[in-house]
Amino acid sequence: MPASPPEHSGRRRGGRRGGDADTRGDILRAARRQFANGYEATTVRAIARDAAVDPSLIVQFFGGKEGLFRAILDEAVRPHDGIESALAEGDGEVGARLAAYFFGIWEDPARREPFQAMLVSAAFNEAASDVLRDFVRAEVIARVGSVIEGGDVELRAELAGAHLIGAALVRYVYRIPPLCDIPLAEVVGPVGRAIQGYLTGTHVS
Amino acid sequence: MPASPPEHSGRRRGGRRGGDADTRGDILRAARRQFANGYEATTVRAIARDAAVDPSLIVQFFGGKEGLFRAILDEAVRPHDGIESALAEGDGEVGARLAAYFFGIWEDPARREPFQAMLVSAAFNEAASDVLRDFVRAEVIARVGSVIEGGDVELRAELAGAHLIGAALVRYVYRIPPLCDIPLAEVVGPVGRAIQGYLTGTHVS
DNA sequence: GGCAAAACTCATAGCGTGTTGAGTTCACCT
DNA sequence: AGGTGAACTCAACACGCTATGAGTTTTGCC
Repeated sequence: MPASPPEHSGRRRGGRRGGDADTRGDILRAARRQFANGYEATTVRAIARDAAVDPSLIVQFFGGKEGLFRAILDEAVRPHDGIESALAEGDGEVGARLAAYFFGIWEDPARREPFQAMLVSAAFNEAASDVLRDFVRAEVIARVGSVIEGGDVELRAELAGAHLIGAALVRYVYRIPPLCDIPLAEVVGPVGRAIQGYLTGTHVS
Repeated sequence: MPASPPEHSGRRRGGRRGGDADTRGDILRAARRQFANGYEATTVRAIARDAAVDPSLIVQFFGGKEGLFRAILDEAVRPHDGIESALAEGDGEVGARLAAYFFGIWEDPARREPFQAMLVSAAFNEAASDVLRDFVRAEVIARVGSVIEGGDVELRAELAGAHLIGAALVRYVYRIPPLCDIPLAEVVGPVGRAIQGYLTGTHVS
């Protein structure tokens, strides 16, 4: 007869998990955390350890390290409707609303991590930089560019996005004071005003 | 008798190189290129291959992968006197002069690479992020902050730096159009004006 | 010329990686 | 109740990594 279910034991001997285990979700959550350090720096074994799962299960679910990575990138990139409403509504300046929406993402770890994974990995990983490029074009340049007036709308929208990215990196990833220490409102104010200059400026060159 | 010097052969059998070989410099140049992809993504073997050298020589010269990496970071961080003169001289706006100096670094591969290595690796490598933090504090916040007036000088100087970093990443690392395609002057103009707002604004919050 | 030290390569140790295949346990459907 | 397939673990393979130590060739100095 097989060993009776070792309910008190920390180790399982293989086989399907009982109950409502959301193992796939556990893996995704762990991967999100780990991949925030970049693709190459992350190991499948570390993700598996973090999710309390065998490494080979990751292969079975996602087809391997790269498949799991792409799943995380998809999380970061799925439609950001907040941009739409930040552009549409009318209290205060557009720049401040966009900045508030963007930094709001970074304040929540679960939403920050896939984003950070994309930014960090896009520096050298081809898949990640493709995803980032498409994201900036579709979500930032196209949407923001379509609501501002004047010439060079694409360039101005992109420069605003570049500023947001730089400020987020300094505050949340590089963690350089004083920017990383002050409350969110004190960041949104000046940054919102700066990108407002890009969005309402009539010319750039 | 030992094998006669195989001058025509592609392979050497060991031993010191003849002539004025700058092997140490070759290694540093190769490392600069490779480390621009991040610390973890770079292998000692790839650097050695790039420099046409045996991996163990890198260990002998620099003590290992990390020692070589620190040498590259030191390159990026050594005093940037261009900032001083950009702040001091007086034709045009300070913002534009700072932007021109900063982007000038990124236009030259040899000066960009250690910089890029620092930025990319600082996202997860403790050593690199320490170096970056010190660099921003000493070269940007302290120097720029000391010549501008009003309140919150440190924060405003840092936000200007954050914008420069973001724009450089989008243009030179992520390579997202249209910012990555237009000539330098058309970047320096608008970005210079934007950071000028930070540097001359009297208050931020 | 002779000799110590520096420069350089080779072989390999020791380890961690991503992935595979087989085996075990559970949930669902009829 | 029984069977099919999904979920899950275990052991191990093949590979690439950093680093070590010994051996070979050249330089610079006396």
